[in-house]
Amino acid sequence: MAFTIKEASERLGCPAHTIRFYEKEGLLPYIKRDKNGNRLFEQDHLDWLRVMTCFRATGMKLSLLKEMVALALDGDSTIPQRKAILNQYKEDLFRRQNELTAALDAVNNKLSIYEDIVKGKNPSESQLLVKMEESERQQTRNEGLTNEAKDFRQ
Amino acid sequence: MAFTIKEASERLGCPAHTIRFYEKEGLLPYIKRDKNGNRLFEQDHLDWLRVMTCFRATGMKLSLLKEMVALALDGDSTIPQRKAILNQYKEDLFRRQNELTAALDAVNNKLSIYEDIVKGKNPSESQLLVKMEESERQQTRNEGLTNEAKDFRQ
DNA sequence: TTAAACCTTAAAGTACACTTTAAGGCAAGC
DNA sequence: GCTTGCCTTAAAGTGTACTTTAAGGTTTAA
Repeated sequence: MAFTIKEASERLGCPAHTIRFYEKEGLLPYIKRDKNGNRLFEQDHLDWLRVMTCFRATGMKLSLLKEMVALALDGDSTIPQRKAILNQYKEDLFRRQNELTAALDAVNNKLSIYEDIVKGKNPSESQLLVKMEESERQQTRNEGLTNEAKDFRQ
Repeated sequence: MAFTIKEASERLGCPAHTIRFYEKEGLLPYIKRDKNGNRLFEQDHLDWLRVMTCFRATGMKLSLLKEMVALALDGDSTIPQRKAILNQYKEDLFRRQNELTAALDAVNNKLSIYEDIVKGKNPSESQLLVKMEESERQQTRNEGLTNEAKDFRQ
């Protein structure tokens, strides 16, 4: 059983134009056509498209996906290279996880500073961005400016 | 105490050109100059640059950072808007975490398929990409082609 | 039979975030 | 004095991944 590009697009939540673009780039080999030249997608193609979408969403470049397809088309002997690519990509994913954790920490910190300001508390000197936040608040006041705040005003 | 752009660049691991670009875009307000027109970065600027770098690395757009700066410059009354932006960004970060987890699953699955192939095992039908992997392997053989594999060959 | 709704291709356009280039000024060391 | 290495600006260029446009062919329902 085969799917039209519209069905593939709907199943994957990916624009048909993008799927055509991927095929043109060689990322989707062995796609047959019907008598009118329309693409016929097998389940295998949908599976591979889903993997590509998943990898793309997490930062894998098209050029690397191309490399993997080219290697796969070259047969089992290229499995070591493909493993190397995936293991390096895995390192990338771990790095991204750390970046996300750091960003979440920074966001939560900033949110808690906002809470403190709203509650009228004095934010701790050691917190990231506190001075800038202070400066922001001082700008709207006409008295009680610190030197640091003045630094920011000019 | 103030830093030159070179010192800021070294401390942040961020090209001086990029820092200038950020300032031009209005992301770094209140930067003073020395008598020769060279930028003088305060610790506050480095802190804010570090936060921007952290947010950028996890997908926040410059336009959103610009919006946050503009709001901050407008005083405490904009804290609700800034909180809303950060809370939405937080949702974004959670979504990205899920995407990373899914990608890691897919990578590990593919790696285990490679292991199976190398060990000569038959991969399970239900695994993602198995058919494509099978097809890849079948292509290099001259006999024992399945219909599915033939589908991929033409 | 004619309009709607799909499909095709190739090529140009867009968005984003830098990155590089060009042209030149200032200051310290030889 | 002159080279080296930093700094400045404005503007053009780059890379990536689509996305849109233009021009047209086919099928289906009214």
